[in-house]
Amino acid sequence: MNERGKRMQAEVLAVLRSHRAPMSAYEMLGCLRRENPRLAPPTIYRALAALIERGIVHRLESLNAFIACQRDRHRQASILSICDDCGGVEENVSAELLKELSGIAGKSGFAPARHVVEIHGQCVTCGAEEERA
Amino acid sequence: MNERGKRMQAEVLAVLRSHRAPMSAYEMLGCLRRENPRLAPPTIYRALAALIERGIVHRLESLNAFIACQRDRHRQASILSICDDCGGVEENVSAELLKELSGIAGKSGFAPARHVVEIHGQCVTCGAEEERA
DNA sequence: TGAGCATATGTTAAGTTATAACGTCGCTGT
DNA sequence: ACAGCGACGTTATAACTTAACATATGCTCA
Repeated sequence: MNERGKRMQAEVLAVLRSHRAPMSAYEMLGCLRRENPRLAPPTIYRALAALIERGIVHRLESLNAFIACQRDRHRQASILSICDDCGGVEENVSAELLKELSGIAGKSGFAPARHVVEIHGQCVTCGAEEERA
Repeated sequence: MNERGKRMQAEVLAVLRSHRAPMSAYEMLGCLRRENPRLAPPTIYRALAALIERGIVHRLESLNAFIACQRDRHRQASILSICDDCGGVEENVSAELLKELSGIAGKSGFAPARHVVEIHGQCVTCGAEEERA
């Protein structure tokens, strides 16, 4: 990767970090086009691919969207809790659970390479709001 | 749901069952159009939604594809092991693991409603083939 | 058995997400 | 300075999904 590549990635990351909820690639594109109207989807997707590779951004498979990593650099897959009401995402890590997961898949000789663990539900804030209603 | 609805769902399910690997909605559409050329995407998606609701079909979020359930009727989420080489999918169930997962997410008060657990990797058959090479 | 209603489908259209292909430009190292 | 690599810019299109509304089916109840 060269200097130019890093710049693009940094811009994409900055946009992602400025939102608390996940963003789709096209939402990011919309933001970044305000600065640079000629920006096209492949540029975004390329930057995202690099950021995901580096573990700085996570892809939410069940949402087709992306979030900036909320934790310290970790090479392990995250456990992502997604609030279906407010869109917020909480990120957890558990080497333990991933190991068990690999164990279950591995019973038949399957060799795990990448884990996708996402939980949809309601966050504590939205739950409390509903309570009051 | 009426009789007609069941027919459409049965046809979609039959196509899915006739493949060992996951299919995208458009692959199914292609198959079913041989019988009924006027079939359109919404019909497929509607049938899939009903089948998923009934737990007979699972959606692979990380692949945007679908498979017929390989196990007895189960209301719990599956653990899906996806071979990136041959496309095969193995389905496992573990109430235990799901409970732990809910525990992790629940620490902050998050109320889980739906689990997505997918593991990419290499199945035993493809692993053995690579060995021989 | 037939009118009326609920529900699913048919159809058109468009919205959203993602990538292929290829030319160009900037960066890096010598 | 310049060669070569790698990322970007650009165009185009592929792939996935849903909205909206008209139509038809089949179920229910009189």
